[in-house]
Amino acid sequence: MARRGETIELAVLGLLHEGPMHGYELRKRLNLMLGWGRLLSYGSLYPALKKMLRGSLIAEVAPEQVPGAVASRRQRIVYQLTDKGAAEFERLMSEVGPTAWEDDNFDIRFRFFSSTDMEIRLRVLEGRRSRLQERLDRVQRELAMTQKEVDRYAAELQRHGVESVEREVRWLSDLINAERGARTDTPPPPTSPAPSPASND
Amino acid sequence: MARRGETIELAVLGLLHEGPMHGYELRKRLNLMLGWGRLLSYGSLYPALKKMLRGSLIAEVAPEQVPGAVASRRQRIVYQLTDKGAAEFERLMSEVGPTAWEDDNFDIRFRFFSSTDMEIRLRVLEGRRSRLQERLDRVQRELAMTQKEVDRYAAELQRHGVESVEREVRWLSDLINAERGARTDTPPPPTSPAPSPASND
DNA sequence: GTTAGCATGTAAGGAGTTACATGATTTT
DNA sequence: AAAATCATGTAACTCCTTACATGCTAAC
Repeated sequence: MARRGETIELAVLGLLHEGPMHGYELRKRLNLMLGWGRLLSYGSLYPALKKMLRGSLIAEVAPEQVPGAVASRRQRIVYQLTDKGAAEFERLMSEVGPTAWEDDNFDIRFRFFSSTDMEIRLRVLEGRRSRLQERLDRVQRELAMTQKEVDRYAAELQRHGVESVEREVRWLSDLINAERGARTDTPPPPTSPAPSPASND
Repeated sequence: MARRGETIELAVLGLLHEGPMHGYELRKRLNLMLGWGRLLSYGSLYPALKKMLRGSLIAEVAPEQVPGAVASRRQRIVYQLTDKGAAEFERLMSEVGPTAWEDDNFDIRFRFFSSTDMEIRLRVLEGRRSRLQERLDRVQRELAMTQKEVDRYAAELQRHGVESVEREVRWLSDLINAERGARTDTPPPPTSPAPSPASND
């Protein structure tokens, strides 16, 4: 079961999947990516890179291997994906399940959706959507019980929260429709014997 | 400087400020409040309560102190705010500064806005707004530099993210205007302590 | 030549989750 | 009588942040 820590790992894998990069640059990209919340600190990134190095998911690029670069400014460590790392990336991206549609994880998955095939994309989008729907239901249900004398600001916060989640649900629905629309363009599925019902909850 | 840990503490102080409550109930309310993300576990709440007990911010309500309650079902521990806890709550709520408009903290502050006066509210709302505005600027700036070949899904994620934040900025602006509108109703003297808080509806 | 930004790291510690452990009360 | 849910707690662990520490390079 994927821990939360795999969030950074998956993001690094994904970025390096697009090309070699050094730590500092990774951090900047990562902050842009998941940076809507907090910033990622060096204290998280570098140890994570070391760990991935130990696991042979990534490897240092030898300085000579990067031609065209000016021979000076030598002190940054450029990383690239190993075959094992690439395989791990594919594996993680193909995982459908709760870990794929939790708040943080979902954004990362989505960012690298191009690296997965449509069936996975659809399942992740749908999983995310029902996750949010559940939340709305739960809040609505609990709100019905607790609602006595509601504070003005508390009510406004609730309203805004619900509205935001509803907005996100609509966004997901649009994306799902777009994917489904694209699916009908493709030739009829050759051998699809209706896979497991995927009891997503 | 307020650590992140004060998030739970402030929330508990705020809830108990509205009336005595036992731990289990606190957890439910807390999850509804900040539960848009993850759920708060017992492993966080109970130790936090213990810590607050030690700090005399809260105290156990003696069972006899709650008349009207059925004498049975005795095992839950009801907490109430002490004078010290109430003072601490006021102090935290009056704090203007970064801690007040960080993601998690802001929601809590807002939830208990009724317990503060308008000048504080305005400053927190404005602080929050410029925080978000900064983020938008930063993203826009960095996007201008990095933008070469943008991945389709990466671009969509960015777009949606920007739109959400812009939406939040508008929400804040509306709230700020509402507060300012209410302010013009009160007599002009700015140098008076103005101990009469507007009715909390 | 000195400030600012690039670039990499480590150590200590905080905050919170998971899993465990227990028992009472209410509902079916 | 069993199952669900209420209710409280502890221990181990993970993840991450803060603060510290270092040195190179570019700009002013």
